[in-house]
Amino acid sequence: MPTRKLEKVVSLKDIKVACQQCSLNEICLPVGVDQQELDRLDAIIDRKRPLTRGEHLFRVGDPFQSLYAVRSGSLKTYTMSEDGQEQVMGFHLPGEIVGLDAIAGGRHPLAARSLETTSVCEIPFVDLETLSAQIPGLQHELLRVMSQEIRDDEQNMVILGQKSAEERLAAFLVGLSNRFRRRGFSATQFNLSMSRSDIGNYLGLALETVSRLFTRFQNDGLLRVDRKHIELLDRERLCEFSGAQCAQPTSRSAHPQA
Amino acid sequence: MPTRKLEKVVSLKDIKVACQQCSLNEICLPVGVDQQELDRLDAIIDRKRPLTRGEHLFRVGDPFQSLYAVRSGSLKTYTMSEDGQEQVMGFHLPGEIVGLDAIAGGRHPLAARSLETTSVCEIPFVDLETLSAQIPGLQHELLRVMSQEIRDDEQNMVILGQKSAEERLAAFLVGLSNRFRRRGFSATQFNLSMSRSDIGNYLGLALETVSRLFTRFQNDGLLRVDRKHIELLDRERLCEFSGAQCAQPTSRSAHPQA
DNA sequence: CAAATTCATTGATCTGGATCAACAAATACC
DNA sequence: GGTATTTGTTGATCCAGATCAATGAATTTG
Repeated sequence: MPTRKLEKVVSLKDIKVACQQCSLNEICLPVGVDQQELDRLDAIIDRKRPLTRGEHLFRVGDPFQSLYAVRSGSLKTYTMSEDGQEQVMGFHLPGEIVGLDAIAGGRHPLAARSLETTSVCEIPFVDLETLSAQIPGLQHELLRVMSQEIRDDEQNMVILGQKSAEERLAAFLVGLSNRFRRRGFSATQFNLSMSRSDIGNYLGLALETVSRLFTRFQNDGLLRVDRKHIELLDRERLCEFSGAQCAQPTSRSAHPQA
Repeated sequence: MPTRKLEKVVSLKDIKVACQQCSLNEICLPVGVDQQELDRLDAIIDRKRPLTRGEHLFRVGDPFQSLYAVRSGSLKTYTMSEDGQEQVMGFHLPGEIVGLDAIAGGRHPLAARSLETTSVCEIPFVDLETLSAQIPGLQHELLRVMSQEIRDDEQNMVILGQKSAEERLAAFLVGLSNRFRRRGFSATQFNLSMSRSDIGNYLGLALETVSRLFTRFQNDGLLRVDRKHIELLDRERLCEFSGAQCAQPTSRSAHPQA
């Protein structure tokens, strides 16, 4: 891979994928936006060269210019505490928006780094704001996405504040499963693009605990693990294990509420 | 206090406090909104009869109609897990907005209950949305507030996921102190309107642990506690204890970024 | 204003999960 | 293709903080 620096050359012509043909347009921003409006949104969005594994999309303190929508692959967001201790804040799958936490401060409070080859859409925020004022559906959608993020973070606070190690990992896996399903992937079989250490860090557990729990869940017949690959054998029971409201229907429902 | 039930009578005439004369207008929504626009915002806002201690502003599952801005007093938001176990999600002080997590689902995922006599402004969301599309500054402000909430929730996730009991409580107190200061109250002396149990629940600690830590902090000369009343004697050191970035200036800075 | 209830403090004990440690399996690197 | 490095698994030990328990304020209630 010698052609690493040719960003603009690649992005402008070759990757001419518009929002309307993007398989994520049901999940990403443009819900409730009509064709013509979609074109206008599309026009402000920049599709960048894919990130290779480990590459940063942005770093802590970078000035906030744009939101990013994951098109394929995955990202993790994280900070370092004073002592250089990494804290993983989230994982981001296709159709999810990254950077919403930077609007208030004008700088990214977290870094975002790709966990595998990952492509994103860059959405310049000033343009998005302008467009939002003109397209009511878009404004509403933006508010909805932000509200959902707040909601999700609250859920995570419950998990971190009250749940046992077992419940945390179960909830994490069920959550991932739901997110995969929503975007048309298998809900019972997927790859973990993040390491055990990332999972542990995210869940507030030691990586050894995560590893032990995977083994235990496997012995209990709840799932099968092989390295990065996960197969959920008993999603039902895993849900119960997570001690949470898992009344997620099997079909793709838009936005289930608590 | 015999006149408890006269909601409408009181709210319409007597409590005619407009946004522009509200002491919170620098903190609450209307930053970057000019006088005329403020009048329009003011027009949609409903000032309700104060809530007495323990009263609910809304409950889990209530249809989402409005956001609420706390004018005086304080609220806690919480859910119940399956087993009837309460989970405190947050405390809300004057100038803070409640209900942002309900936009996405159309229903309140949390209940909000007053911790003391508390008055709020009700902001009907459809009106706010309409107005936001017309007043760019307001739209931006709304997005900023939501972004800040996401940011704050992320901070809380770090606290719950990685910090020791001592660090959690220290961070909590410093955080409260900062919030009080921002709205013109003393940063070193304030009342905790919530119980030890609420604090513990919120921080993912047993209430006994919270109590012990208060005693310890007091013995260490960090603060003085008397029942609900707190006096921070060594804010500096408490900051360090919290193991967090506490470079909060003493002056009122608008929106410090990490 | 006395009884009941809630809330806070402090002590004693127990345990889930962290930490330390050693090794195995993948993957990257030269 | 062989060495180095990262990543994952498993075992042994330890401790921060939960839980259990008892007592003492405050606050509420009738």
